[in-house]
Amino acid sequence: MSIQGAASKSEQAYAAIKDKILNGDYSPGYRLVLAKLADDLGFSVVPVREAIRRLEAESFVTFERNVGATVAGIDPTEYLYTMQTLSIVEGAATALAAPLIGAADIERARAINTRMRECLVDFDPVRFTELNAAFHSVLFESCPNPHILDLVHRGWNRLKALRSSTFSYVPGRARESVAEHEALLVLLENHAPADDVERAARAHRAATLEAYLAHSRHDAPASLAGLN
Amino acid sequence: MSIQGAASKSEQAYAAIKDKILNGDYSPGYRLVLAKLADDLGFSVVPVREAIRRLEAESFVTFERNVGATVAGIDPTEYLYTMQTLSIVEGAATALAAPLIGAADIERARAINTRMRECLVDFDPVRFTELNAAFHSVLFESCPNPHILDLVHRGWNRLKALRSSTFSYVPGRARESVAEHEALLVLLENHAPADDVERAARAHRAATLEAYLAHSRHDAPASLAGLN
DNA sequence: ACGTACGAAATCGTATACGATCAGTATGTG
DNA sequence: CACATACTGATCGTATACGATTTCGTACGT
Repeated sequence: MSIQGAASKSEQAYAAIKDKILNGDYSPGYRLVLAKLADDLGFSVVPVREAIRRLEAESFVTFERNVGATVAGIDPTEYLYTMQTLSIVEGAATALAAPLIGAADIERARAINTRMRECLVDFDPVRFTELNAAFHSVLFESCPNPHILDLVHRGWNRLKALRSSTFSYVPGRARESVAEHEALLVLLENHAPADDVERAARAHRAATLEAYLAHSRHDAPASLAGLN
Repeated sequence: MSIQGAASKSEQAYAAIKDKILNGDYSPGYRLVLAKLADDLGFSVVPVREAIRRLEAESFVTFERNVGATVAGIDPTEYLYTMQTLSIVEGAATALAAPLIGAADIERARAINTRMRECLVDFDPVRFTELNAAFHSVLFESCPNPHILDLVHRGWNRLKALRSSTFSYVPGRARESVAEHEALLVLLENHAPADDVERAARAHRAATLEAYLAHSRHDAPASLAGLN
């Protein structure tokens, strides 16, 4: 008579493990042993195995035959490639969403941006990051192409996983970011051409990436140049 | 002592089923029954199940809990969304690859394009389609961002699956296509700015989509407008 | 002391068995 | 006759068991 959870055990396992990775409970390099996970979760190995393979497909973990799974490492270039990919798909998503974004959406986004500005003076990087995600979500969530939307979600997820270990909040950048958000909103309000919206959205993320690179003195792979 | 196949059975199953879907042996709507597949392949249900879930993740099949898997339908809008997504990621991939494309690559691509022109007079749509894939492959395969490259591959795969049932070769379009290929090669030869390459590559696919729409008299979802 | 061969422990890969769930059909009731 | 309900067959979901593979420590020979 108990309320049957609609989720199968493999899905529960998937969600649980993914959560722990995103929260940083399982750090990169951590070895995920099927039997142990199954024991901890109270499930059998089969659904856990399925969950692991799914996480592998989304590259949260790496998997080696007859060896097992480990939480995916944070290769710095991985972060860069993820950002670059996200800048492209998110730019497109925002451009596609633009005609469908109404005044109410813009107002909502602007309110979020205002709160971000407050975080700036209170110096609250964590909240700032959360709000930033919310802001962009308002903009691209109306994208009518489900495939692109899916790619954007994956990108953000991946980014969150990467950041959980290397949280980087570049101080000077945050202020610029808020200003760029406002500029983006103005474009949307005025129903600017899709091309312009896309360029702006893409450049916004590219600028974040540049700031990160400059701040952490990474060498950017040459491949990152030339597309923003 | 037998040479152990390096591939696990789940991978073999994955490859086999995917192949049959791409070849059209399993048409859209075909019901994939675990027990039957396992029996046919000579494996047990567990690896087959894993293969199915993987195919689901790449949306070759749809899966419903306690009901089973069916080969993904060919919702016409699905084709459109796939093409649109591909135009975006392939455009980006080509632009990123541009600086790494050497004279040899261009020559190779041009040779392929020449053979495509021959297919035009011989009227050989099947071969034309194959060569077309090879042509674009030469261009984007040098893309240094592995994530984007992966997205392009997925898009082409998905397209192939969709086309296997609705093969569409728009006669007039093929000729334009060859011309656009040549134009793209000229851009690459002259080391045109990445933006221009991206725009051209994206427009090339968008034009194919437009031609398809015009030819088959589909109603384009409004969402497709404005991004090319 | 070093490299190699061997063996044990750990871990994954798959087969089989059985319980759970769903769609469709037959049956009972107003 | 319409509708709700119980049954049945098909199929999936998971647990358990066992074989296959890798890894790593250890003993042995040089």
